[in-house]
Amino acid sequence: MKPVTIRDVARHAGVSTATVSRALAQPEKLNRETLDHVLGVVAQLGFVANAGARSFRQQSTQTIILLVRDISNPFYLEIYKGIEEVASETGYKVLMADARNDEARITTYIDMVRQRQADGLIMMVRKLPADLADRPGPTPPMVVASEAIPGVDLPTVRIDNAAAAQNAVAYLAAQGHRAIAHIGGVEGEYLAINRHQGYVQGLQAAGLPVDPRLTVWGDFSISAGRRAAQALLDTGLPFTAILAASDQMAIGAISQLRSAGHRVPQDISVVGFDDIIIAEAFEPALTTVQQPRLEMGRAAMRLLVDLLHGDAHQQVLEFETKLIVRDSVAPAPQET
Amino acid sequence: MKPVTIRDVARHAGVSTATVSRALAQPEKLNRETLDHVLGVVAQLGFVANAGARSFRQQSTQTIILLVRDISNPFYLEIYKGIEEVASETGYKVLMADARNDEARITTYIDMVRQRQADGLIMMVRKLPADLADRPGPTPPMVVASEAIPGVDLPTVRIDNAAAAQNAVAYLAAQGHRAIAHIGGVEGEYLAINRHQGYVQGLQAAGLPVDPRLTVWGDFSISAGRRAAQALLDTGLPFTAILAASDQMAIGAISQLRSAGHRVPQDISVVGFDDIIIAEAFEPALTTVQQPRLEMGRAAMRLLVDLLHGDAHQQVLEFETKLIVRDSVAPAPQET
DNA sequence: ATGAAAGCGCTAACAA
DNA sequence: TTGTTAGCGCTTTCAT
Repeated sequence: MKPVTIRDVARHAGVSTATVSRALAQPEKLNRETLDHVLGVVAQLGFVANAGARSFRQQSTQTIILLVRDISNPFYLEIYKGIEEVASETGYKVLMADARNDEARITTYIDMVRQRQADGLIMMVRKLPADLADRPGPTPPMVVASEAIPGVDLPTVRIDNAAAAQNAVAYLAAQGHRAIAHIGGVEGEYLAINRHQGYVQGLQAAGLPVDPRLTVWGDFSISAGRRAAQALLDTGLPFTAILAASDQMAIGAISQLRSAGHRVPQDISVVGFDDIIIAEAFEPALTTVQQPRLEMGRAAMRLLVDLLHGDAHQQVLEFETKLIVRDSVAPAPQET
Repeated sequence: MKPVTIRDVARHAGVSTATVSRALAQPEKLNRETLDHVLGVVAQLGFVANAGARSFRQQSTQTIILLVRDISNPFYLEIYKGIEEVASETGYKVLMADARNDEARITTYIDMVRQRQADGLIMMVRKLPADLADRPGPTPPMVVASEAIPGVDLPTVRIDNAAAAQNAVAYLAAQGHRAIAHIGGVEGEYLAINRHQGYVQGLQAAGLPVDPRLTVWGDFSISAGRRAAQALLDTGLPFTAILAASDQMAIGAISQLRSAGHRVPQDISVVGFDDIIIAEAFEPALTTVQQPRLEMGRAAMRLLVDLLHGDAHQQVLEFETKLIVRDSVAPAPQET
């Protein structure tokens, strides 16, 4: 059974296709009777306008792509929700795509905008393909969320990662910890560097020594947290607290520490980063840096909508973080 | 700067638009020299074909929608990955959308297919809008994954929920548990009913009494697990084990049981369902029913591709589950 | 207020 | 092997 087209409706209603189109898009321009009649026929035939044809004609798809580093990280879900809220308020659809940390895949999705499959992108990836600027034509409308991509200057929504990390270290120091380790993000990346800087600043502010051997790098995943914790233990250096750059790594680290016979938080305290949903239910409930993810998602989508509407203001929005104190940090154990 | 069209390329290359089109889509049909020349011009001008126009013309978007019950459930992520794998092998893009258990939203996304914004859907929702069948026109290509939607007869990928639940109860019974509670899914839903049936059958098979007061219902979320555990405690009935219909509810329940002063698993054992990523890192590591989610995702996408290619075979694929034994179940405590 | 007609960018007959 | 041409379904001038 062939889909009903605008032409079928026009024929049935005895009007032109232009009138049908107006009935749907600009009803105020029609006679009351004509309008009612046409809408009646539309309902009767079950006509649904072909959005492909419309967006083709209008050169806009009303769809945007949320491109994330790794879709299996629950961190993104709340951000997606915020984006989706604003999107549906403003008539956009959201496509969530997985970059898998793969440059070719990122290019593919950017090209979807070039090909007019989507109108714009919200990027939550660590970097853009190097050849992006070389490509001819305008750069697709893009907003960066939660990350900062080196060398590009795009509207951005983020937190002050260094301040957040520094704040967390200050809290640990206040609990008497003097040997604090750090499990960072991917070595060399902006996000990882910033949090690490904050960690170092936090140590210095507390007058604590900075030992580079107490920093190990991961990739935000649970298994990376496990490996990192083991690497820290393998150094043989003493430490009583860990600041992890993600809750997932914090959870992996705790799991590994326990396997190795350490109690958390009695022997070793752990602070996470993100406050993902599981943080509160975990045992011990995770003390962690909370990011206002829903709000960040909403703000990112608003920036993108502005961009798409041509109200381009180069803008960086920085959100406040909050240290959520739960049960994964205890006062430093007495030295013996 | 206006986007480059196929006509610009044709003009520059001194060929027809048809030749350019062929150079991109069916290069083997062209002379070697012509092809090279055209591709050269394409590269030089930075031409990217307008996929909207193409899909409009070809009446296919090469995009499918994965519609899930609630995107914040990490259960779906692995399934998404499986779907995405097969999709990119077969040239499709995947759009993940959040139904939020809202019938209107489900309708919106189904209409995206009617409007030819997408070619088909993989549904992971509990039911379809009641008026779906009333709508004129063909029903959009759809595959159901992990759920079973009452009253519809679509290609489906699922597990034997009853058998899986029964198996889990058998394991608990073998550990000496005689009063086993159940935290189910959404009351009245197919998925919840099936797992509950399996739970009842498991009790009967082990010769244990079935007390309806020991079943409470949730919605798969962590907070539902908390509330459900509290509700079970509030009955005042004794029980030494819980079978939860999701890992998230199991985690919430454990968290609540502990707040109430019960040890897990020493006092009360808990079995989850799904084996989400966090299950292993949780303390205690969750004993849970594992679903082969990646494979299920791959199979669902394959079914949809067949459907879209017209190789429609009404098919139900049932996958094997496996009970993953970890640390959240202990032998039943001695009665005193 | 309504209709006629052009055309968005591309592909696929059909011709040459 | 390549070109010509007719649309895909819709919106939008420009007429009437």
